[in-house]
Amino acid sequence: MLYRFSVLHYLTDSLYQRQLVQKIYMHEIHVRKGEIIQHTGDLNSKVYRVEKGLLRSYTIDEKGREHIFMFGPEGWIVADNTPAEVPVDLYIDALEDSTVLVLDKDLSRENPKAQPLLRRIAVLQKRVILLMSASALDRYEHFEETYPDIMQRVPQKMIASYLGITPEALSKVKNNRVREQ
Amino acid sequence: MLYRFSVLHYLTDSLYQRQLVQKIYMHEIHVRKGEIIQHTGDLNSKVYRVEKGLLRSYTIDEKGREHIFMFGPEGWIVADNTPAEVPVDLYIDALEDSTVLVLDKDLSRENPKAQPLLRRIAVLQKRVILLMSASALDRYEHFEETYPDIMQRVPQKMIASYLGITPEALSKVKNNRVREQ
DNA sequence: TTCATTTCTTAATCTAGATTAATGCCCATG
DNA sequence: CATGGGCATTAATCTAGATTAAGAAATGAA
Repeated sequence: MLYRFSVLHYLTDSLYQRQLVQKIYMHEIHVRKGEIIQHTGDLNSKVYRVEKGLLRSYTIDEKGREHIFMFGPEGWIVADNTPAEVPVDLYIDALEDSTVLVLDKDLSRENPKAQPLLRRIAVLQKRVILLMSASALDRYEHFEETYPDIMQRVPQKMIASYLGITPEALSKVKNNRVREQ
Repeated sequence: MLYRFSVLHYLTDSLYQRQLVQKIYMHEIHVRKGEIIQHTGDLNSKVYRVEKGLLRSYTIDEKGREHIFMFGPEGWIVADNTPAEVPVDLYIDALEDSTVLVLDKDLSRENPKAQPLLRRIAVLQKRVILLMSASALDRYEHFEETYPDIMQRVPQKMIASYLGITPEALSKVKNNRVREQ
């Protein structure tokens, strides 16, 4: 009963209607405090539903500093919100001995209507991580790569505002980059 | 045909299946560059799909500084990702003359399976805004209010890591608060 | 074309928070 | 019950980016 409830939570309408419930790969695991269940760079990552205990997802930046993306207490979903085929950005470990339901990430991707929402979550995850761990220049360069079209269409001070810095700081940072090349 | 396509994008399966398409409130508007179509504090906010042009959503903090939450070029959805009954945090205006499809926010809430995703997006929106505009102390106090349970269960250095500051900075900031009370 | 407004840049100064380092505390484990 | 490793705190110093203030360049409207 527990399993059925939890799985349904992730099912797409169409899957459910086709009665494919029983084919879904899913299992429960027990994780000891401190155990890492997902490493940065892992492929084929899963979605974790915390039944009991406390998980955390986090990145480690190039200077070795940890940045926690989220805490996952009972009832929460913890996952790296990036497409299933892409290596994950996040570590996931247990802050307390935990019981966790492991679900296939592709499952949550089956519903085409969920796609735009999942994409938006992925973008926001990246943005939070960059705001916590990257310098103004790093964030600027990430923006350049990700939204070249927007760069052409808005004044620089708005890019600065999006990046969370002042126009003056952006101007300075871009110039230093040029000089040091 | 355009309308039909766009609306379907937002429909839940059940609504679609019940052939309720025609009942949905939705219309297209033209927005001149600089026009504001949503103000902070508005209730009953809408979801905007950009057909042509460029929208932007942003906050203004208590010091009067603008912080852009997102740019919305053609094909993008722009909205304040908070529950429909709550006053919005974001202004939305046009950076270029634009054509925009206005949809009722409740529509995107009809599908119960989308709820956890929408909640997560709301949380991430708040976090991005706080990282861009609030001090370490503000972010700490917001965390205290929002996750009192987590506060009890993890060491302070992890709260610091979630807030994007060092444990030393958090310790200092908390002490200053106490002294100034 | 002209004038006004907005945007970008540079420079000087300031500050929130980072870094580094030392100290004491709290426990968990032997 | 001691002891050693994580944790919190304090303090001194450093720095990325904020603030303030001009100018210069670009844009736009009349």
